[in-house]
Amino acid sequence: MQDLLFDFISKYISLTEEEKNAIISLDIFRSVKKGTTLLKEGQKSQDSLFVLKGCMRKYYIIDGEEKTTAFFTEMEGITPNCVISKTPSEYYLSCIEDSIVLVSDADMGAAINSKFPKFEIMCRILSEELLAKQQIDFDEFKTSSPEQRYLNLIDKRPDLVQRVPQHLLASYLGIKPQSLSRLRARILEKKS
Amino acid sequence: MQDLLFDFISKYISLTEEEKNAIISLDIFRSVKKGTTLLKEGQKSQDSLFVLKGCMRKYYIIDGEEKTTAFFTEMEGITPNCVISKTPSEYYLSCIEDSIVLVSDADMGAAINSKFPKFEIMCRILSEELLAKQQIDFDEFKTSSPEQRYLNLIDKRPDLVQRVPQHLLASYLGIKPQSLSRLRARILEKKS
DNA sequence: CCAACCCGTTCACTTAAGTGAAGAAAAACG
DNA sequence: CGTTTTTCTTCACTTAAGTGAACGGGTTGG
Repeated sequence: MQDLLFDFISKYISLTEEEKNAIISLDIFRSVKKGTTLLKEGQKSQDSLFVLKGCMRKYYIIDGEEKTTAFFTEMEGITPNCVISKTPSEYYLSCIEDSIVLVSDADMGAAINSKFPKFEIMCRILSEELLAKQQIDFDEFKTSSPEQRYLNLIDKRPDLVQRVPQHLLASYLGIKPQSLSRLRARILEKKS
Repeated sequence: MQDLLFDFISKYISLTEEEKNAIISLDIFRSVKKGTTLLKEGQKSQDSLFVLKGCMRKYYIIDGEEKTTAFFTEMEGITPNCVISKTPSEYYLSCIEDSIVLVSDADMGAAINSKFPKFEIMCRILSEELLAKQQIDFDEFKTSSPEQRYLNLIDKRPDLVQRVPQHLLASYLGIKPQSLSRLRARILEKKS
């Protein structure tokens, strides 16, 4: 399991055995059961997450309705906004598959960064990558219809379409489960 | 006009007179006429922009139709994705008001950063701020209807509603001008 | 084994956005 | 100043998403 992490890190920086051991000794691997809510609206959290295996969902509750805005799967990191701004969270994070995640609070992050400056570099690269990706995703979302967004999802994240329940996918696409059902039927019809 | 820039910078770092002069001597202020297209699809650009006065629009052309995804006004910076990824641009940037912008290419940025390390710090803070803001904006967009997005715009960016033509606003909200017109009429009706 | 629940789908109906056309008001321009 | 173009609105009609209800197929758990 740790190898997954080190393989990922090695794409950005190279670690010595000593550094790897230091990370392992932090004991930050957590296994999380499906259905667990890791962060609630109004809650203040210090923890950043990194998904090693499984799937997390980010959602808001607006007018009593869940609105999913993101899924996080293998090798994706989550730094909740409330960690940065130190304000209560506006959204929820919950685990939708039995998962293994890496949890680190702000102090721990600072400790690692000061001990291994390399980490700071990796974090900067990751956040630059994230910013660029985020901008593209945002523009894609803005410029497409629910149907196009669904087709796009099949293309770019086929794994999500398989592993995530339809009603959560619908919520993510910004429509109701019934509409997603219809939309899928429409697409099938077009193909034939 | 330069004071606008220095006032902005002073919110993040403090500059000596010497540093200010160094910046002025770069001669990076450009005045841009309304209607000018600063970046076209397919074009490779090295230039980052910063709006001192006026308004820029970012849009894609999809199926022959303009899809606006962002407006940039006073004190907002634009680092086109193509500058970072060094790939041809997928979108257009055009000027919708007579404007004054600050233009700097990659070399110039590197030169400033190495001469004044402070700048690097400011850039990091700015991109962190941008990433956080972007995430919130994205979630807001995903979780709201065109009508809510319009009401939100009135609330958060009343200046845009005033200065930007309706059909561009509509494009930005993801709907047709006719729909925005109807939507506005609907809102007025509700108020009374 | 059956009841309860969750999930996806379908249906009928409502509401909002898309489309195409047309007209009026305002701005731009020679 | 008048003409042209742009911009905004309105209308009638189409299409897609929202809503509420209902059904069947799968779990899950008592």
